[in-house]
Amino acid sequence: MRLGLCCKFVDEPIRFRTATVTSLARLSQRDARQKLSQLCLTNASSLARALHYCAEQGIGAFRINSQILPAKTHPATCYRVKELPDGKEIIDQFEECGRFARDRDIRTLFHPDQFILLSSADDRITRRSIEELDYHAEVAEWTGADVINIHGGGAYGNKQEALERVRRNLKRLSTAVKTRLTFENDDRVYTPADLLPLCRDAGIPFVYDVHHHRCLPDGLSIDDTTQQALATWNREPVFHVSSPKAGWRGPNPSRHHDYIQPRDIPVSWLDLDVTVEIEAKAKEHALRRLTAWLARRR
DNA sequence: AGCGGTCAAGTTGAT
DNA sequence: ATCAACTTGACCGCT
Repeated sequence: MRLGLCCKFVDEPIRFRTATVTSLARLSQRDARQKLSQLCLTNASSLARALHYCAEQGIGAFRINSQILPAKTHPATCYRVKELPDGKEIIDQFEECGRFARDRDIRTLFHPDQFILLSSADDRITRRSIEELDYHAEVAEWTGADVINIHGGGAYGNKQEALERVRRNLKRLSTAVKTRLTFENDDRVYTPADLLPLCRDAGIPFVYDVHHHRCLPDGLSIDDTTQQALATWNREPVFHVSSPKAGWRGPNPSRHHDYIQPRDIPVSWLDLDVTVEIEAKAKEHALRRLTAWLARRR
């Protein structure tokens, strides 16, 4: 298993910055561009430091925050990186991150937020989502990220019709997006059983989140789902794991714990060549604790 | 420096 | 009807 750290650090002094659209809109166009340029440059350099940290700590994957280029596609602020004051330097730094990640075999991934939907019947939402996916793909090309992972979205009262819209919308995606797109089961609407057929038919890899599956079961066993998920991948598969904040019998088990309880990792995963993204609030500490547990187990 | 209100976006389900 | 949750709480204006 290759363990992956998600987006941020708790104690390690590596921070990603952003700005609100309203605060940017108050500035002159010029000042806004200047501020965005600085934020993007800072974030590119933070990404480099994050990847160096992963290399030192033996962490094999890093999920890149979707706000790495703040307010990138918002109508009030949207910009092209090339046209920012430090555009060239920003792109250079991201490309350097890509070279470093490749050299040190650190996989980079994206998980765009909940507003990115291919299942909506509202074409404005779909168009916005595609724009946002294109933005992720642009940064993915610089950094070498090979996964842009999203959920199925809403059911809108009819899951099968919603999935049919997803299927149709896939045809509208650019190659840069399509070659990286993956679908993940969520904890409210779309189970592995819902998504696996679509993934198989459309040639889209399935990211198996076992925590979500435990929160929203579908009759498939974990081992069966694991096998079916593996079969959808044409490269190293990606899985997600987390532990419930207050235990499986506590309130709202979908909330994430600070750490991963080793027993929440399916035994069948332990010897697989897969990337397991660790969704735990204690971030780098959770990775360290889990890595130590895995080493002891050998 | 520290505080509380706010932040672009969609959908769901708990309250 | 409101609100928290979601991959991630951070930003911003005020004191």
